[in-house]
Amino acid sequence: MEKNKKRLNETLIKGEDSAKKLQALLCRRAYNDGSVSVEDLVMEILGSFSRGLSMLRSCDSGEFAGAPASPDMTLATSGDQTPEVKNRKKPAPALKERRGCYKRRRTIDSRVITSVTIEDGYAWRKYGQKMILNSQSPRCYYRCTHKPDHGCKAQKQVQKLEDESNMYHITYFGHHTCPTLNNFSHSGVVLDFNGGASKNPHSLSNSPSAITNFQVQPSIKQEVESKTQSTDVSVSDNVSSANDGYSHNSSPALEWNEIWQHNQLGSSGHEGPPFMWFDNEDSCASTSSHGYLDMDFLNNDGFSSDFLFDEVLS
DNA sequence: GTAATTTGACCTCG
DNA sequence: CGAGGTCAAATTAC
Repeated sequence: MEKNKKRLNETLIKGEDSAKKLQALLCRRAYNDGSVSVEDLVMEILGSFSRGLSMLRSCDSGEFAGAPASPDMTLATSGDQTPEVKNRKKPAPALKERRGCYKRRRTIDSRVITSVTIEDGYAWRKYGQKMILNSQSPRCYYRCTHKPDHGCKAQKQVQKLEDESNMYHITYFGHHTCPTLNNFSHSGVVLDFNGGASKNPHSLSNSPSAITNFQVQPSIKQEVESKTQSTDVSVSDNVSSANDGYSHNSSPALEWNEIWQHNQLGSSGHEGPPFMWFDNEDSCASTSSHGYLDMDFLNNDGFSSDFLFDEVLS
């Protein structure tokens, strides 16, 4: 029991710590070295308090034996239902306990892009594939390869678009917290819906088209979208100077120019430009403050989180 | 032998 | 109850 108290204490302290960091972030959005984002901190804080509360509830109900992996677990096991009853069928190995405490994804904290390639420079491990209703292509589920060693929470879902464009609808969840940056030459997963994923690590490095097709689409504020071409250069300059990890076999400056042009030309529709960015209604990207080119989804890539456009805009 | 992917079962939520 | 998300054993690739 003493151990649990200590754990609860640590959990709450962590929450407090995250709250302090968030406060600093919100004050100036200054202390952002790329290793942490507002969304991460919020999630961390909420998680800490949820876990803490769960522990307390468990304590009240006399089951303070172990902190649940998810705050909802206490709800799921509430009442007279024992874990054995809850666990239908499978006799569940003693130590492995219940299988996941799956939760439906929130659309919050998700970033959606459409791209001709699923490659984004990170190393992803596929952990599931599912046929989705009213969709011909399966949805593939990926998490960061570094989850086990660094606890990186980044995940993404990839689904091929229905049309003939061979494009992918990619939804990112969470942010990379892993310290290592993966280069194209090291992460060569190319989706092949006919025969699964290609695991040839050289597939990309040997395929210029795949590399040059790689694009990332920043969530650009609407105010920014109407800016002049002079902004173009600034964006490119910013990106190319800040970009270390994406400089392999590709030209970030050129691509950001292209991205910018795509935004200039056709951000209104979901067709036409090959690289599009959809802000989720409740995503951080659409709610960032004025004058920012919000690139939160690229956090920790070596990009800075936000590019200030104040000078350009003025 | 190790790591990544596949795939069916399991779990949660609407 | 069905759909979406995840787990983990089996399979495959390197």
